[in-house]
Amino acid sequence: MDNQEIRKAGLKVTLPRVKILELLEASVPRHVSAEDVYKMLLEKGEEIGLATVYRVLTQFEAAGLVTRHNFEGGHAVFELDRGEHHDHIVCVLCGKVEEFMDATIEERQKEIAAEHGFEMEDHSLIIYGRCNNSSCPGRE
Amino acid sequence: MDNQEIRKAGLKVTLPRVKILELLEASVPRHVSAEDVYKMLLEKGEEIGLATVYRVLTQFEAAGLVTRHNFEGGHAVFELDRGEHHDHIVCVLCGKVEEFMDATIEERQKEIAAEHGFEMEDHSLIIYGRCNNSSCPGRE
DNA sequence: CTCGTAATGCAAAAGATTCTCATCTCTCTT
DNA sequence: AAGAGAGATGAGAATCTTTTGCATTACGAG
Ligand SMILES: [Mn+2]
Ligand SMILES: [Mn+2]
Ligand SMILES: [Zn+2]
Ligand SMILES: [Zn+2]
Repeated sequence: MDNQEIRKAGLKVTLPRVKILELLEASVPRHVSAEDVYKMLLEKGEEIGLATVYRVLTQFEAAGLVTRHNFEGGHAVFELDRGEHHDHIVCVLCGKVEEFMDATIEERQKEIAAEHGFEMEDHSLIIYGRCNNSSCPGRE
Repeated sequence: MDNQEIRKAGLKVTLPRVKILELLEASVPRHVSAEDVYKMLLEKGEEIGLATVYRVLTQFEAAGLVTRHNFEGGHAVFELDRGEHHDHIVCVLCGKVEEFMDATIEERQKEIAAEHGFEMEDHSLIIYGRCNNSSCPGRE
């Protein structure tokens, strides 16, 4: 159960934390901003402050429960960590996000970092493009 | 001369634009924030407003004269466009930025976008790590 | 159940970027 | 060279996202 995840992170099991984790587990779409989480909670009737949402998401990130991404647009998005790393493709027209993992790219990145005398700690790869979804605006 | 670049972009050749472009051409480091540009101009005795710096950088970006990057940290950085695309490695300890271009990765990205039904428009690849610079803090 | 500490909510603060608007200044035209 | 008009600038207000301060509340160890 979620409570164990929270406890394991050294955090008290409080209602806001449980609700936020539950929401992320059931969230569609998977990638949501702090504001999104806040509004979704309001719609569910949970009165949780926006500041708390930001605080909890940051704590969950530090605990490895969620991952934060800086897509274009000025606000960060979060997603539940499922253990396996992946990168993203974002549609610049409709915002649709798809995920992928490419062993070749992952490997080259490590090599490149090493070639430059860096010890790779993390990386962010985002492909921006136009999707072929029929409901995507801008389809000519 | 710079004036042609500016004119070619359909912009009037004004003192702020010329000074900002000159500064970017001579800038060390190469990757600077709007605030950086503003302060560097002040130090040179140029009284150019911060709002103008933001406006001009955005216009230069639209004109393809500069490229904007969203490194971690909440503020965008700009660099003069030199015609050839490249990606970045950023040191999480000292902020040092190195550039690289890897044909294998570039190729795979296009393929991946296509596999997902996306027409790639752009991409952002940033490797975060710890550099081996002797002046980098955090060297243990 | 009781207490002490950690967590929460609200509002204020911060940091980055954009916008408003009155005032300038390029450019093009006489 | 002088004038007109569109476009650009500067200062500050406004936005937007995220963080903080602080008084109040709620976990959870004992
Ligand atoms: Mn994802
Ligand atoms: Mn660069
Ligand atoms: Zn789309
Ligand atoms: Zn470093």
